[in-house]
Amino acid sequence: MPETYDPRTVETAAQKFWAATHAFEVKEDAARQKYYCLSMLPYPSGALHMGHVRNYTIGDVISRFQRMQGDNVLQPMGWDAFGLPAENAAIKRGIPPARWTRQNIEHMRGQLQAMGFAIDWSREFATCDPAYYVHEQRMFVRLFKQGMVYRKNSVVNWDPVDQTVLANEQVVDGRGWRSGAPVQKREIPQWFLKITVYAQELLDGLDRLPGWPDAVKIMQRNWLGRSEGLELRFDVEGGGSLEVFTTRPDTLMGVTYLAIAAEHPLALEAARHNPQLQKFVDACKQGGVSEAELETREKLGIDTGLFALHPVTGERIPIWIANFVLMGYGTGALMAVPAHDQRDWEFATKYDLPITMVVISDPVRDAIAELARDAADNTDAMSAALGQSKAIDVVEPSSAASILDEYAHRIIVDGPFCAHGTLVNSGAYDGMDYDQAFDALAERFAHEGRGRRKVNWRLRDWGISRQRYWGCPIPVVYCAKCGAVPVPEDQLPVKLPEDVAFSGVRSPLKSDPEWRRCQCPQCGGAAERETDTFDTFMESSWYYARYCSPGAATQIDARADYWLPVDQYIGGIEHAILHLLYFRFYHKLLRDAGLVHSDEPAANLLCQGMVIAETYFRAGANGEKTWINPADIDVTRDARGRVAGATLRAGGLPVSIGATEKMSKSKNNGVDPQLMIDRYGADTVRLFSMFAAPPDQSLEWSEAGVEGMARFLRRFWRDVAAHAAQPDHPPLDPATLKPAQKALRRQLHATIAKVGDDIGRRRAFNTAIASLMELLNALEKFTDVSDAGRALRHEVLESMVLLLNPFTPHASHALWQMLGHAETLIEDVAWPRADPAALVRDSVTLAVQVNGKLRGTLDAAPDAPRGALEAAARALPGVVAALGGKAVRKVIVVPGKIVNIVAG
RNA sequence: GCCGAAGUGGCGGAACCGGUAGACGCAGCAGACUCAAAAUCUGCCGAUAGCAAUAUCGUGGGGGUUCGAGUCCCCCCUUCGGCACCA
Repeated sequence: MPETYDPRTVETAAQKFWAATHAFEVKEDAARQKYYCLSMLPYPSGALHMGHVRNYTIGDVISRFQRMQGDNVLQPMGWDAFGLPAENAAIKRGIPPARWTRQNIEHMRGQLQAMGFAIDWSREFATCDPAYYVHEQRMFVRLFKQGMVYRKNSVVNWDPVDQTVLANEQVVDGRGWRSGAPVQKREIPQWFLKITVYAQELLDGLDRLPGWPDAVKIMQRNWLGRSEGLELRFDVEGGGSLEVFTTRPDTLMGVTYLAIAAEHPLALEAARHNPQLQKFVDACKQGGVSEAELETREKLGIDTGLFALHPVTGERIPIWIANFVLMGYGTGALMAVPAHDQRDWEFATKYDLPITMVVISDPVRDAIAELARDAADNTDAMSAALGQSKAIDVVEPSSAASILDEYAHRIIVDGPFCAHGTLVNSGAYDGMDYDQAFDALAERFAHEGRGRRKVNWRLRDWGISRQRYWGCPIPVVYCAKCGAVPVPEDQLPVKLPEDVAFSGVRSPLKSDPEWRRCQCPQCGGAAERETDTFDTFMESSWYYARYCSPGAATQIDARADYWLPVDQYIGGIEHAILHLLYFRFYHKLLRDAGLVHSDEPAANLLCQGMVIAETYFRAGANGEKTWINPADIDVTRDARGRVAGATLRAGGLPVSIGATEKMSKSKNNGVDPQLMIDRYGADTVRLFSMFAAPPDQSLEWSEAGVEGMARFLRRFWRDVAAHAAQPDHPPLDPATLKPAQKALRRQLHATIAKVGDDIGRRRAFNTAIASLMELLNALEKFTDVSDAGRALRHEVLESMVLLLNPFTPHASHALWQMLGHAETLIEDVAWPRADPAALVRDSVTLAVQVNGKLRGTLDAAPDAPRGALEAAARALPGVVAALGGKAVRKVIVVPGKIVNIVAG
């Protein structure tokens, strides 16, 4: 073994060894504890980026760690191969999506292997393989037959110039990204999967996922958006009616207008006879469909001139069309109560609609109640309730009314009161609280057949149709006689033609009459195929289960019961809602199809942060910025080490320093992992990406930081090599160690305990590595070459090789052999155990405070009595000075931590 | 706009359950080695005042709870992620 660390030879040798011995291929083994460690599968975009490196290194650290715990560890890999970028590449470079995708996969597989990930490659697949998506099509057909699938119109972004549907991402400032034309909303028929059937289970299941981050569960809970309310029918003057859903039936008497969506049938009908309304409805069709765009748009409305009748009072209520009411949510109509809803208030204020207060807060209610009890002395209570400095001097008998008037006025001027409270101005419902009013109104309307209690969800059914070529064909044919008919299972897969000319504007499926033409499976007559493809979230919703059943004739087979659920799932936080919700939903579909036997797909979830880097640019004469890659930059610093400026490495021209942002092509701040592997080796890259930040935070790439990791590995290698060259030593006898030896051994065993806890429980890889660095620093100060010293050094180095193995498997593989283990493989060696006897401390250091400020420290036996600690603390010179004769009022002693003397 | 995070030295970060703020790494400064440089090694390294011992301040801003707050509560600011057709 060489004495200096050469990552290239070490890594090539280890990778060759793993490949030759199929080291990470696993089989079901009922006798062993399984561990399924899954990282989100990559989109084959062309080359590995740092986000992949980080994601898969986290997974690999956990996988290798669990293997050293004795588990049968499955870590698979595959490719999320359908999607928009392949079409974009085809447009840009004229390469067919299939060829581009498969080339990328070849290249990226090699890069993953160069990172040394312990992946079972025998299970690999790409989601664009017909052998994969055939099962997805079969599942769709079964769901179709079960009534879980339906077709309805829904709205898409339409580019009127390119005559194509645009993804939200392709709409920039309301215009098509290529044509620049203003985007329009257009309704087209699309397929939907009834995810809302599972809404309640998806919500309840969150409570049974203790291993998922709270942030993800909260976001999913809010996304599902369960609300309990009342569905209520308003009669429309002159015939017809309008259904609304409200979560605030208690505010019913404060309704001053109704608002309906521009696509609402009533709006369309009204617009037919009124050019102004028609103009407004048409204007609402401009722009994209994303919620962010709709919600940030100026809230606009127009009076239809129609009136609804209040279901209790019969009063006439104007009906408005509003651009923020969405046809897709609820009933496409809402009752507006501007006194008690922020958005209704803003709209009413803008269009000068009445604002009627019908709910008051508890303090106002109490003030009124007090007035009733004690009419003489009420001014204080009233002014307190209203929060004003001057008491109102108009009191009884109309004092309660004047409070209400004042309060109602404040709502009109300052804004709505949105919390629950007590009803006023509501006739028979006055004095009720939210629940009482809800119950009373629900009962009344149920009796009248006008309304009913309803649970409403924000969640909408999953639209799975995409008007794109590079995706899994939806296995449906359209027959003039039989309508939409699913393709029979024995005729699947409906294969996507891969050898096609593709301009990017029109899907080859749609422009090829030959591909479309088929026979109706039901009547045998002429029919046409569906030319839409599935949302790519369909493929990524069940791949985890397919990894467990490689080559199965069915979608999933019994082998999955051994591996599922996933023990640890790892991926980006950007997937917190959509992918992870579809993933959970599809698992329930698989369960109800009898294919899996658990309720949730993954027990533990780790969401890693982004990889970010500094940006550098030069501004041209016209102000346009040319972004320069960090790899081509030298940073200059002032005497204190602060960054003073940056220059181009070639030529030395000064450049401007931009923000530190997510690595991206547009800002040219992506650091190529390949370059880093070539320069420093995979172990150093792995180590830095685990050290620089905790996994769930963003990670700033720093080449200087990478060099620091390389230095650490070189030092460690050199120390092991130097030790291996020393003469043999007798076995270590822990009982006879000298104090310095005992101290080092205690640090070793504390580090063993900490690294195991940091990796296994806390997932705090950065602090695990920091503690290993501290241990190496301590070892290098330990110059004892006695027999016991050498034996101890051996224990430290051997443990460190094992503790580092999850992070730097190539170096550990080589160093394990250097330490004399030619017979055993480090991959199968058990994780070291901390020796409790070595951890025992003779003394601990306590902080001593006076009034919460540190005035000294104190060494004491861990079990020293409180009295002794207090006495020792009061004797400290710093404490005496700080007390300065002040009377001690209280002494707080936290054993092993702190003594705080409260004086004054 | 709505939902979810994050903000600590020159920089990345540590402080796990409310108990010595700044571990570890980077950068910087000083020194050793060297003809020199690189590499390596040793020491210093939050701010202010002071020769020093030390004192005061200090975890985005403002308030609060507590013997004690980076950590808990309230309000605010900034940045980031998601918002159903990017994956």
